[in-house]
Amino acid sequence: MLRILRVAVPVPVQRTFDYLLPDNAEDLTAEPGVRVKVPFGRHHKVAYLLETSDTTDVPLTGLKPATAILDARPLLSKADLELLRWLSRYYHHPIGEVINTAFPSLLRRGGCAVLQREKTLLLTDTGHLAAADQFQRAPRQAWLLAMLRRQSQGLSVAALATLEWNWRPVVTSLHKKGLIRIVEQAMGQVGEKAAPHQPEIQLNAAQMSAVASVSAAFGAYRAFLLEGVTGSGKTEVYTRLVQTVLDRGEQAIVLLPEISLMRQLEARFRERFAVSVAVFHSGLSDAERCRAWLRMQCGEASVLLGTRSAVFTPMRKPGLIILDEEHDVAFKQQEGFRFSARDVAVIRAQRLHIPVLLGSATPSLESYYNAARLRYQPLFLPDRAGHARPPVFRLLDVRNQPLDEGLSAGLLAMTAQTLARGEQVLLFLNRRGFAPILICHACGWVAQCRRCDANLVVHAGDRRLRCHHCDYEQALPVHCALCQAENLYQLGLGTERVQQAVSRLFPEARLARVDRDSTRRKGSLEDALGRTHAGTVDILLGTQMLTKGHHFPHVTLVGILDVDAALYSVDYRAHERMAQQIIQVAGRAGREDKPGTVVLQTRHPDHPLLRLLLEKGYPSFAKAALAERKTANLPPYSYQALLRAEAGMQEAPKRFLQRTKTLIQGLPRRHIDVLGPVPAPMARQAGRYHYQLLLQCNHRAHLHVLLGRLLAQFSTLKEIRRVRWSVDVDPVDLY
DNA sequence: AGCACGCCGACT
DNA sequence: GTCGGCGTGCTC
Repeated sequence: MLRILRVAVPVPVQRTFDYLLPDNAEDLTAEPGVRVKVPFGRHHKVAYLLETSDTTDVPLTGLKPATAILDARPLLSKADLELLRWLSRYYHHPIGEVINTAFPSLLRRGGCAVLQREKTLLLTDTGHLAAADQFQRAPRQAWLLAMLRRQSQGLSVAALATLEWNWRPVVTSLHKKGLIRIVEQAMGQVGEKAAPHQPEIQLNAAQMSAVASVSAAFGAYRAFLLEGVTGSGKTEVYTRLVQTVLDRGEQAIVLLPEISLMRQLEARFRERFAVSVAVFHSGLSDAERCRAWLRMQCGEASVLLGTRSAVFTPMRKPGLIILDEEHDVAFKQQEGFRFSARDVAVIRAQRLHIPVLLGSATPSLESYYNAARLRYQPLFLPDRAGHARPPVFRLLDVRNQPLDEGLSAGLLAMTAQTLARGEQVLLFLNRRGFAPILICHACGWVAQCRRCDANLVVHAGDRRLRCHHCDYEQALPVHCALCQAENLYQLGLGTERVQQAVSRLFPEARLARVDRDSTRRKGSLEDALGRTHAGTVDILLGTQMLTKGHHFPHVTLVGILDVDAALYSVDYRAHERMAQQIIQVAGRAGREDKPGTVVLQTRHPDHPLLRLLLEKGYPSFAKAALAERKTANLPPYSYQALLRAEAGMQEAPKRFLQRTKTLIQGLPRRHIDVLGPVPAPMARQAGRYHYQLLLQCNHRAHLHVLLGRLLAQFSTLKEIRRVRWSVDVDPVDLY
């Protein structure tokens, strides 16, 4: 008899716990993948059953019975459970917390995992057509029909229950006449599915070939990297592939890096597919997320559109995983269980024996590398749909040029010409606020955050100083905090300042600014984008928010105000990100008859990587950047793990990581470089000191073994109690 | 993560 | 003499 339940409890320990079957359920069979309520310490927790056993290492007297088995059937398949256990080992993160991230919060808290259904009344076609005069002797039937005509989503039986008269016979006779039908549907699910119309968009040769390649792989694992320039029709490829998956009676997960990109794709899918599309992201309520998850899990929904954590959503009949904008760092979780949704998608596809498609106009260097080694099959969409021409790049040397709030005469002249032609201009500056520095002209004092190693940013709109790394803010001071002089200078450029300059220089132009500050109010981003599309905006100004998703066909000039900061950053990934950002923002502009021009202001017009990017394109840039990585033995040519530690006191994290390093040096360690401990790039954040220790190795397995041994000995370090620490396997940034 | 247990300073 | 600080260790 398998009476021992081996469960994962969501606590930060890399260990499982054994329980007996619940007292009242001796005959109950529990399969791995169900949730179990267990007494844990002095509380009860929702845990996950990993396996049942007839043996245990725990003395039998120490075993407690579980309180309840929460699910009749497993919520996770064996394959997904194995995947999560594997991820727990790979990322060196506690199994209970790893499984937790795969579940919606409602289910984590023990909520019911059965979709609530209700009976809903809908009009039939005959019901729609029924003439009113045939109900002269049945006013209640007439009334109900009229109600249903106004409610395209139908009426729930629960809503009828509020009526004061007996509605049942009325419903029965309408049903007998065939005027209404009664359906069972998940609560909150929006009424009738719109009939899918299939606007047969003609695919070009490259699109057809991409669709054919992926389609040929259905039913088995294969990873694809779809490299498609902006506007080359990646979305249509995704749509066709999802359609094919649906035709096979299977399900698909489509992942995007952020919520704002979801609306368009959701609309597209809903109009194209007859089946129900589920959506999963943090903008939804717990109940909505739980419903989406369960509908995928039970197979009621066939397509899930989601962000990062949706990569774990169970599928009844897995068919395909698509991950768009695969280069986006938002796919990497930056706290707790630090997984990369991109890598998880690939590994999950492998274990589920289904294809996975990664798409981007600017693939990450890692993915290029994997494509070069044929771990991913490369697919290309080289042409912009509808023969639109690619943008023309121009490097504008601004050395010794007078700049008016960061705008060179050359860029201003081109802006004026573009506006005169009645076309739109997009100005890109990846820094919000008015000025990044407030400095005293008398004594040199600079306004700094008290809790972070960062300068306070001047915000002119509401005359405040803000820290962009914590929530600190204050009123804009009039005099210096040090010498009291009323001689404060606002140094540097932010979007607010450029906005001010642009409205002074082009008083006639209609201007829209898009950054985190200007779009704080709900709907204001959509408003600005809508006005741009409608043509009631002449100059669109903003941060990287503009580089995502939307295409602006009437924009024919893109000005990138400052590329120099990224050229000389200490972060070895800065070049890659800069290139992706330039190509992505450039891709926003132009259309068939009016190719876009992209102007980059720089003081380093001869920078080799920048020139390569603009003259030969992103793939050549990527090749060169990869060669640099190889020379420096950086990822993807080596493997990294970052140990981070933070505390309110400066010494604690430093000493902890120093002791960790000593511990590592005492372990058998094959060719693993240990760098640090060093302060994090911004050591003090929100009053806490951050340090890090970087482990690097040319063999993933060696690094992995070392990490395992190291973490097993972590508890022997007494310094560990004074810090908050974490392991980041395959870190994407060193902050 | 919680939470209890346990051993040393300022208070009814 | 107690209340409570947070260091240490455990949770089947």
